[in-house]
Amino acid sequence: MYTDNPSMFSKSCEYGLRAVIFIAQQTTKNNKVSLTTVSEEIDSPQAFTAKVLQQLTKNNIVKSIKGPYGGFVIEDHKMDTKLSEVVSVLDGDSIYTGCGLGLKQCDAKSPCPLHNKFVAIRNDLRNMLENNSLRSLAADMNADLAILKR
Amino acid sequence: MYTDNPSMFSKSCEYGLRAVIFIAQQTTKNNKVSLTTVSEEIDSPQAFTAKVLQQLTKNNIVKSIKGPYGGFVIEDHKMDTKLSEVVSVLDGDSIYTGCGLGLKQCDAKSPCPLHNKFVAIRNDLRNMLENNSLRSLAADMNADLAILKR
DNA sequence: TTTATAAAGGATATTTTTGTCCTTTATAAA
DNA sequence: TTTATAAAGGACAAAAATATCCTTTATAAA
Repeated sequence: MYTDNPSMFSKSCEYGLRAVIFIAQQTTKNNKVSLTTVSEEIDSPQAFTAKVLQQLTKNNIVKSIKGPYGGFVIEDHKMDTKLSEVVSVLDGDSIYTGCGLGLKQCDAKSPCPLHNKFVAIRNDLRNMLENNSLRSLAADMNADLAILKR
Repeated sequence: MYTDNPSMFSKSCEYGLRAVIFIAQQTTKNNKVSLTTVSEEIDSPQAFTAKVLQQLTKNNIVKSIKGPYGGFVIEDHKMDTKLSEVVSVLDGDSIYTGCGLGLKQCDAKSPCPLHNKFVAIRNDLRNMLENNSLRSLAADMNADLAILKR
């Protein structure tokens, strides 16, 4: 019925989050990083990660520089980007807005059997993604409070 | 990048949850329900729903009766089945156990940047699925506190 | 200005999930 | 015992997600 992970986020989103957090951390050290470095350091498929970074570049979350000595950086004012914005670009917002049982119409007025029980979970998730910025996570990494590889 | 819903559960699991809740509610009214009825009432693809119900039958969550006047029921002692058991059969338990960023190894000792922030959300989700049984949800439906269609 | 480098973009391939169709098996009722 | 009915099961199809490859574009440095 299932092969591995019906996870919270899609693979695109997982790679995207890992990538921006890594790039953010490197940016705090004034390092510009290439696609090759990113995919090695976050252990993700390179060409696929390129596509994800293209999306994030188009949406002005990361900045890309072409040519020799090029790579990816996150500009200082973009370090305040919330995780929710990254997720929104890559997975949309159905994690917050969608019905847990997949009903098209499901709200407080005509709720599915799980609607009210999902409210707290969804709010927790939203708050978590809105209260964590690339800057704060990069700081956690720099303080060795977290790792991205493995 | 995405077409519709990176939802909490797979489609199989959404249909499965809707189906067992519906069957549970009908069981409280002493109704045995056919696949056709189930898929009509929960608005799901019939043949696909059949496969999902087969899984749940194999795992002894629903009881199926073949032949004329056959259909699906949930035996009384199975009405205390927790949603977590249904989810476990259809999607596995990676929603609880897996890393939010998709890392293979991620735990309190070497946490990804989101690990600790995910703990609360995951626990909420687990508690919700463990504290709701088919019996309690069927009761909600009978009390018109919830609907499954649309 | 040429060259080398690195991201962008387009086309295509693979895998997984979702979905259908048809035959087989079990069983209740005539 | 025959017949009709409904689930089980196997094979297959379509769609979506994941992943790769190759060409084009931009650019920094020689």
